[in-house]
Amino acid sequence: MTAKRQARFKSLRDSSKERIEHAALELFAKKGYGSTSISQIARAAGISKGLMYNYYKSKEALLEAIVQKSFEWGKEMFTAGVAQTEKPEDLLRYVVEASVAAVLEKPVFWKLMTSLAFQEEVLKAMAPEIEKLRKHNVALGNEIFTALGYTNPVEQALLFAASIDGMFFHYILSDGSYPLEGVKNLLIDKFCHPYKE
Amino acid sequence: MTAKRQARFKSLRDSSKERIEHAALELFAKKGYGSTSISQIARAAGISKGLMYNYYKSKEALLEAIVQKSFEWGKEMFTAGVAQTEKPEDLLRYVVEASVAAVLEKPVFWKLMTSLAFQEEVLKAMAPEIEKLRKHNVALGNEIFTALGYTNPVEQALLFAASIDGMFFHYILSDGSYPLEGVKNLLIDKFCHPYKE
Amino acid sequence: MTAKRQARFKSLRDSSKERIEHAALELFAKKGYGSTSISQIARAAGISKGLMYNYYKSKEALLEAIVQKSFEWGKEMFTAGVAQTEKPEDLLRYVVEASVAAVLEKPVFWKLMTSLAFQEEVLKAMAPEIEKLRKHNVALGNEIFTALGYTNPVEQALLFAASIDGMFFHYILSDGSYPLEGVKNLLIDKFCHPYKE
Amino acid sequence: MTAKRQARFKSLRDSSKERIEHAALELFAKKGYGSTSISQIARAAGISKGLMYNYYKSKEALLEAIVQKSFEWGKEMFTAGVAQTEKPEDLLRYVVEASVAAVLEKPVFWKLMTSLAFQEEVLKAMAPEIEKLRKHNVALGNEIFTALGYTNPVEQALLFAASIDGMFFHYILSDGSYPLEGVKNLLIDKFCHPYKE
DNA sequence: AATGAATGAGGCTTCATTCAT
DNA sequence: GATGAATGAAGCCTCATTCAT
Repeated sequence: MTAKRQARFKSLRDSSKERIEHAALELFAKKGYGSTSISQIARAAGISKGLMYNYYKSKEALLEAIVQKSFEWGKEMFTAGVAQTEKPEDLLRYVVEASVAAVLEKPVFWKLMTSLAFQEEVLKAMAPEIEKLRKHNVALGNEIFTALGYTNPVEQALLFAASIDGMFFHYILSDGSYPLEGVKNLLIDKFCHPYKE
Repeated sequence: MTAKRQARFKSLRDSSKERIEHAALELFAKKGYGSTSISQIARAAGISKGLMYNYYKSKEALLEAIVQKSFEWGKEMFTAGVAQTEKPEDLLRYVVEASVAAVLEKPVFWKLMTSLAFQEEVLKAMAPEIEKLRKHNVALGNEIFTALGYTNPVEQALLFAASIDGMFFHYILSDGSYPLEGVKNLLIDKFCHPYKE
Repeated sequence: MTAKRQARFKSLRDSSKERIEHAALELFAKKGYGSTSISQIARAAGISKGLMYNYYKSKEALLEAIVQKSFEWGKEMFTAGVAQTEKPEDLLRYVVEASVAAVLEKPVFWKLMTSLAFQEEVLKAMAPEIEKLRKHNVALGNEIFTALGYTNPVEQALLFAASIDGMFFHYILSDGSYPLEGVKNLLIDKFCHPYKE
Repeated sequence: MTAKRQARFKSLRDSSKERIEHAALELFAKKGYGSTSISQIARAAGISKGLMYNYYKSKEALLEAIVQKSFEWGKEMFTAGVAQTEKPEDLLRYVVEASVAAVLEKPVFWKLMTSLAFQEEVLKAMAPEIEKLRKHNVALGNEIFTALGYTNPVEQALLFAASIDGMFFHYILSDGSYPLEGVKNLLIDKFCHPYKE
């Protein structure tokens, strides 16, 4: 059964569709959506230029599919843990750890998502979903920092989110030399043990 | 007579250049460098397509000029205050306040600079200068947090920088609803008054 | 199956390439390389503007391909006869006859090659090959006229070459009324039967 | 008086108009008419781009003026001698010597004229005059070679003209190493002293 | 006479997309 | 599924030309 499943998995991984998405993700993240051509993607994926249009209506549809998948994947990485965790300190810690784990596993996703945030024109189709996720996160942050006894949970949540994103931002652009572990621990500390004036 | 004529030409040039740079900055920041066309810039600047090439060798040269200017401007906003400030708490506070002031004054600059960080291909010409600035900032951060008596100045400096950038990141993408003031104050607090376990 | 498909593609390619090269040759020769636009070539070849770039990297690459082919073709027309001919009179005669045959068969080639000689900027890529051929011809001329017993073989060879090229020059520019046959015979006579003072 | 005339001459030589024509001639000859831009001419002439249009209606009008002048100049160099010379041998010799003198004095003129011969589109305006000159030359050649007692004066004249043009052709393209003097003498010999079988 | 800013058509080239096979 | 030839719109850039001064 496992062999079968692996076979299916492998055929999925090696299918043309997967190779297209993989190549596109890499290139979009590296050079930007607008500066990546279908030819380049096809060459990187080892397929013909026309084949992409068997799977996606257009270049933008391809991008959307990739972003959608990365969203699903991101959600999966969180839901499990968030549901199981009760204590706010643990939840906060979990959010950080899970984010870090996600970024470490697929930094390219994160890079692409961030770079897309700067392209107003692109991805208007997904804007609602993104907005929804953002609101959800703000609410979650609020909850956590209220539970932690802060008097300014909104600001705490916003700075918390900013610190995480900023940390990833620097990590992604740093060519491997960033001490992510150390910064992450400091971040957890800073928000878990407030000095409570 | 010639002087008069030259003055006239200069003012013509300056006005056109300004309009071109202004339009380009807005569009590059809004839609990304690669997705902004010369036609669009010309239309937004109210000039003909060809005129840009009287002032800049190429689209990329235009970008470089803009980035260069924004750099100069950014440096100016900092140098004065940094030199005058002595106490580390004040310096840290100054860095935050000056950054916030800069971002509030010209958010588009910041947006452009950040979005360019995600376009490896573009702007290789300026990479050295950027790297230099980055190193300078890391060193400054180290200095400040050492002076503040932290045992882990490197992580503090990195998280500090990450928090600032992340805050701006969220602010820039937030369409005006971001409580920058509150988050800024919290940020200063968090790094100025360490809980010193 | 794949072989069949590939054969079909190849014939498609070949047909398009041929039409492009044919049209380009005609136009380059008629109006000059610099004054011929890709649009004109595409129109004359009955293809779209973009298609040329499936086959040639640039306008200049197209020119180079054409020149290269004409070179190969020219060489072929000579090598056979030169190798077989022994007596210097016959060789000289052969050179003239073969040149005339070549020019009569593809006058456009000759016109293009000559016009390119006046465009220093263009075709620097092929300069070495051209120089090589020139030197070869000078040496051959020297040989022939030495064998013919002339005391001034260098000048004879140079004037011989000049006469041939000049004759073609006038022929090409003459709109069909040039008595090439008569001039050719006179040329052979003049250089074969020296008056030997 | 001489001083005055020289001053006038100098001012003519240095006038903007002269400088424009000079620069244009050089550039047209070197890079071809189609590949020379008004900007380049203005830069080479040390004047502003617009000034050319004070003197010439268009780029093509400038070319025409240059060609016209070179024509006048060429005619002047011939008429005097042709009228004075009686004996056909001397006339033939004179034609060669005068041509060589002309080419040696202003090789650029010759280069330009020749290169223009390959641009059908350009200079249609001057075509009639060129044709007239050509016919005149053919007639003159005919006369000379008839007078010299040749039975085939037409072919002699055509080959004679071809040899001259071919010689110049090679000379112009040879970067200074061409033994023009020797070839010229041989040419005169070849056509003056026929072997008369 | 002279300048150079400004224009817009047109040149070369790239690219998303289509389609016959 | 898959190919790659073919298209044409659009991109960047150059250039002859105009015009206010």
